[in-house]
Amino acid sequence: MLKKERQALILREVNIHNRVVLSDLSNVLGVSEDTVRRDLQELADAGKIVKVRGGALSKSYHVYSYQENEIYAYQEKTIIARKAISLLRDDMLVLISGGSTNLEIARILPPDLRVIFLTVSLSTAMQLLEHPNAETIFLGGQLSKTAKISVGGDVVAQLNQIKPDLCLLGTNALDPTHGLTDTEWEVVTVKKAMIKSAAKTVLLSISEKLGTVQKIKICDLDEADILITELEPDHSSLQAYAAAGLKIL
Amino acid sequence: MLKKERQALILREVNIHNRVVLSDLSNVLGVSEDTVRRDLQELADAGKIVKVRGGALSKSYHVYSYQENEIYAYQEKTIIARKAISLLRDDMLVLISGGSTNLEIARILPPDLRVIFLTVSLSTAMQLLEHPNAETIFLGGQLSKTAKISVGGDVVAQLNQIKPDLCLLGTNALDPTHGLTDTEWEVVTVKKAMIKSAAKTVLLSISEKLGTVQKIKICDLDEADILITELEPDHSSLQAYAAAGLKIL
DNA sequence: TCATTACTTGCAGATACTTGCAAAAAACAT
DNA sequence: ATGTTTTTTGCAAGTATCTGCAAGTAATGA
Repeated sequence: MLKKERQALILREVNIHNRVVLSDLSNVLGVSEDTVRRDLQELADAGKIVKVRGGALSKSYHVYSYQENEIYAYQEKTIIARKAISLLRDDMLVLISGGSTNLEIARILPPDLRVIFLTVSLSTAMQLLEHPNAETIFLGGQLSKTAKISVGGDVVAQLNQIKPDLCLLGTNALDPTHGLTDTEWEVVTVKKAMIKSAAKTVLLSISEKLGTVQKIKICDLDEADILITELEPDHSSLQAYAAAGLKIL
Repeated sequence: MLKKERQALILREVNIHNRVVLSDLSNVLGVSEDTVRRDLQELADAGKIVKVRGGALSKSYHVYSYQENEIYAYQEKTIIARKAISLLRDDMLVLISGGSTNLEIARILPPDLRVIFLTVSLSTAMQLLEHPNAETIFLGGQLSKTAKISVGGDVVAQLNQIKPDLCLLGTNALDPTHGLTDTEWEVVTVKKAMIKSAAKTVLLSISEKLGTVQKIKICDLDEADILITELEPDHSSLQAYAAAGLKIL
């Protein structure tokens, strides 16, 4: 069999079934695994497939890849993500909401960290799946077109039955007197349930959102435990939040 | 034998079998391999065949490598998607699996169609959210890193409690005698439950997957109801499936 | 951690290719 | 016909590529 034939067959197999296993190909094609490995490498170099350990995957698997340049205040969110990650320990059960800060957390999560994540956000889930050691559980339900998260009674009911160690909550608006607020009724309902469910709630917010108020209230500040912003913990604009009982990171 | 004769024979051989091997030609034509090599080179220079190490391939064979970069077999999948959409009616409850064909269905879904979708696939859900009138419900559970769908007992339990009108099932491998097969145990479990749950099951498959078999069985053909491929319903390669009781679209 | 599996690297034999050359064959001219 | 020119062909020597093996390394899963 000619080399090009082999590679065409491999490519075809990958495109049809989205994945191939090296040892299978070696059998089917009647050549050594080394040769197949080299073929896969060449096809991968040509950008036609994605090589993975033990085989290869079709490129279309990686459709929803992360685009870092689109994210507003990317720098700040990375700082926040790093602080949040410092709270995570192996074998924790972590409830994580949607939003770009949480997406960034999922993206820069240390590969060796072994955490079980619970999420209601499609994009966060997508990103978490890229992590080698994280287990991801999606809390299903009716999906909100705008927030792209599960909403509705089902989600709340599921949240009532679990006790996560930590809730990483992306925030929309945060104010010392008005507490945590948001724009959508359905989202607020889910966030309330998330806070109530978790042993500890961590609020993630870029400093711009401090002192802002939205129309619907989620909770007062004292119902959360930790506040993470991109600022130093002793920054003056955080004093009011510390006074409200939040631990500042 | 004259040079032109030889080259005509070679060209014919390539066009019939899509490939020729240098050493075979040398034997058949009774000339040295060097001569055949020169002939192949000339034909390749004239653009009539594609020379590869050890032989040559037909040009159409080689097209494979160049056209790729979009979704594989995009044309075929669009045809399938259109046929599948013709089955949908307002207010139906539709169970939809993952895979690029279902992604295409979600993409070209008519904007005025008012359907409730149930899905276990993150990417399908993502795409369905773009639709103005579709309601999307995600069946949550533990997420499979490879398939990017919910798997596990939770999903099966949820599927047992609903009775969708239709299940649009992307297939991995389909064969008249071996039935519907797939590569991953967890995915198979979910697909089984989907088929069992739905009133009618529609199999979506590009014709290339017909007659292929994977390692784990989902079900026999008679447990599904409709088969959609990009081919005309009366195409000869579909007869075996029609005989197995599937309605062909 | 240990065992297993996959991968990397280097190597060597096999195979295919390139180049140059000379003999053979074909084409051409006289 | 005969010689001349051009093309074709096969061979040989050197080079490049392909392939499988082996030894060592890295990653993975129990």
